[in-house]
Amino acid sequence: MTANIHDVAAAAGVSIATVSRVYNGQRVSPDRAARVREAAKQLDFSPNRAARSLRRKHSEVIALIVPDIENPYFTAMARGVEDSAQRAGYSVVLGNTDDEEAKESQYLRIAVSENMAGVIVVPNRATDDLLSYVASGRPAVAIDRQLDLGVDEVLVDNVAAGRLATGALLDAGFERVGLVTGPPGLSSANDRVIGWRAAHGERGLEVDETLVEHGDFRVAGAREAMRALLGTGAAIDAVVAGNNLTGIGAFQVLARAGTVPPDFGFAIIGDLPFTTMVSADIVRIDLPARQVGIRAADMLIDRITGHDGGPRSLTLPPEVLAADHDWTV
Amino acid sequence: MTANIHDVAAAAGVSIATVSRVYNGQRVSPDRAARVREAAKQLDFSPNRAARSLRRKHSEVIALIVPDIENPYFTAMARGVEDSAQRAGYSVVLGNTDDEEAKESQYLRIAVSENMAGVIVVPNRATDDLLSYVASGRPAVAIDRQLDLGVDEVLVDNVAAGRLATGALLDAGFERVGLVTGPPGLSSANDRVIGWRAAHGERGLEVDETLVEHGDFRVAGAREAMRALLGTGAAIDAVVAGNNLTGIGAFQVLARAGTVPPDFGFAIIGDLPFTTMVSADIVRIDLPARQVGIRAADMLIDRITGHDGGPRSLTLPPEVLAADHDWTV
DNA sequence: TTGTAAGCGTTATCAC
DNA sequence: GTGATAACGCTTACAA
Repeated sequence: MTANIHDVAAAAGVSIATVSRVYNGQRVSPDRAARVREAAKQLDFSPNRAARSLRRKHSEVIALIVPDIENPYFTAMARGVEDSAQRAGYSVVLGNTDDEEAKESQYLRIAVSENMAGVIVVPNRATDDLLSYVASGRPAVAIDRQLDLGVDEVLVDNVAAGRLATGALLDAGFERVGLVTGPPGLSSANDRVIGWRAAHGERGLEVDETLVEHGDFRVAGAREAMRALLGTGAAIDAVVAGNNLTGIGAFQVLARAGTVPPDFGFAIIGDLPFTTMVSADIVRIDLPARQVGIRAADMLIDRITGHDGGPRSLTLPPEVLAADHDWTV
Repeated sequence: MTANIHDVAAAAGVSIATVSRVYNGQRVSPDRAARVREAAKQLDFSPNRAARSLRRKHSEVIALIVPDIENPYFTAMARGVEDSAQRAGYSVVLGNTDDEEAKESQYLRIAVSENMAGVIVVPNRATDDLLSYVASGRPAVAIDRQLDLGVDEVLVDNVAAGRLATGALLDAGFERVGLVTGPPGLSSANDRVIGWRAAHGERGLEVDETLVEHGDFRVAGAREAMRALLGTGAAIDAVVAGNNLTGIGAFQVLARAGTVPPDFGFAIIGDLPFTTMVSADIVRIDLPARQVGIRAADMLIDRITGHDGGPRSLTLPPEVLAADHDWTV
């Protein structure tokens, strides 16, 4: 059905080795090369990747393993990865883990058995399967969460994000700034707490740890955490939402309670990409999600193509969005 | 490095054929099967998919080709596809086309040369590459847009969606209901116009075609279209946003102009998954995006596993969300 | 039920 | 430069 290398060789009157060489940028005499290309076009031939990958021991596809493909934050990363990868001739397979070990492991296994060139993963914790994948020496880049896996990593500066968000609220005159962050197991969640503390410290303020609530970085958990925070009698007059979905859940609760900006301080770490209006009274810390994806893919491809050396770590800075920032889209 | 079928066969004291049979559910005596499994576990063996796919002429991965992976509507579909696929033992590769022919073609080629089992595609138009992929007889399912490609398709009833959205506004007492839809080339965009007309017709109302504006189904285009619609002096008192992103762009413009619900009628076809508040005054027509993905994957797998017969077409109904619908998340 | 052996479509190692 | 030819790791007749 589909033409193979033999058909092309026959049509061009050369050996299959020559055809292969044409497709691998090796030296072939101009006229033979031309004949091969002509025949290939005629037959609509393109090299079978399964065979190539079997022989070469790796394919031109990379796996991107994320916790939630419906979260725009990760989608933006995916977009970045895809942009970089495509430019370099790689395609991207997306795997969704829901932060479940079993699913992550499955995708890792698939990556191996499909001879994928490498893996970019948002890790949850250092599982055996993750460790053994890394130990096998296959190219891997961890993103978004710090885990000391001994591989290249691309992170965002979450301490800075927490510090900036909290600082902006403090500087605006709010005095009891709460924080709804994510699961204690995630560096991203913890670092934002550290930043929250730092913002207080820098201003010579005492911190009240009861103002920190751990959600699950998702909407429902954020609602719960926000309600809890309002209910403790902690008497907060502002809150920092630890990530985008937390921002949504927290804001929903606040809106219900009627405690909204500008009277109540609200900051969000992350983007609300599909919101219709952004009040200037909301502090927004922009996270470079797409950049993370781009840089991670670049790093991975760098490894795939032979870069050696110890693990590299890259941390990208967040950015405070100007108050007069218009629309988020 | 990684164990292969020979290693396992040697360790278990059987032939490679026996090992293969164990992994393909063929009859093997219980004790030998047990020995194989034991050896496989010991050696951390899992069959090399590249080799398998080379031999079998198809792999266990399916491609999902969408215009915009950052649009939650398509992400929801992706999620549905993944759910179904994973259940059946397939993994999903995601390709992003930006509605560009070249990118779509590239992903189609990759699908072929990677021996992928099948393709689920949101087609833009009937390009040569798409047609020839289909003509090759490889399993394919088209979703979301009607195109008469002669393959299985899963659609949503966009006429109904347009009719319901427009009807709700009309029934609420609005008299000049505009529509911002998508590019004229897309069935989804056109069908919603047809529905808009039908809603008028059913109520014995004349339609004024100047109230229909074509955007690009994205935020920026929707803003422009909305501005145009407000500027024509068409004097609309309500508008239907043709898709989710259009809803955002249109609403942004309306909010700026101060023409908002409940005085101004607003309906949106699609979901606003990450909005913080949904006013009861906004009419929302829910599109079964995830279901589309699920059914498409089921259909595709059905084909992959041998189902024969003419192309099937499945159209899923939209749903009007109750006005007291709480939060969208 | 089991084993042997012939491919699947490439790339890589040889000689020439 | 070029062409045979041997892998790569698996599935599947065909025999036993």
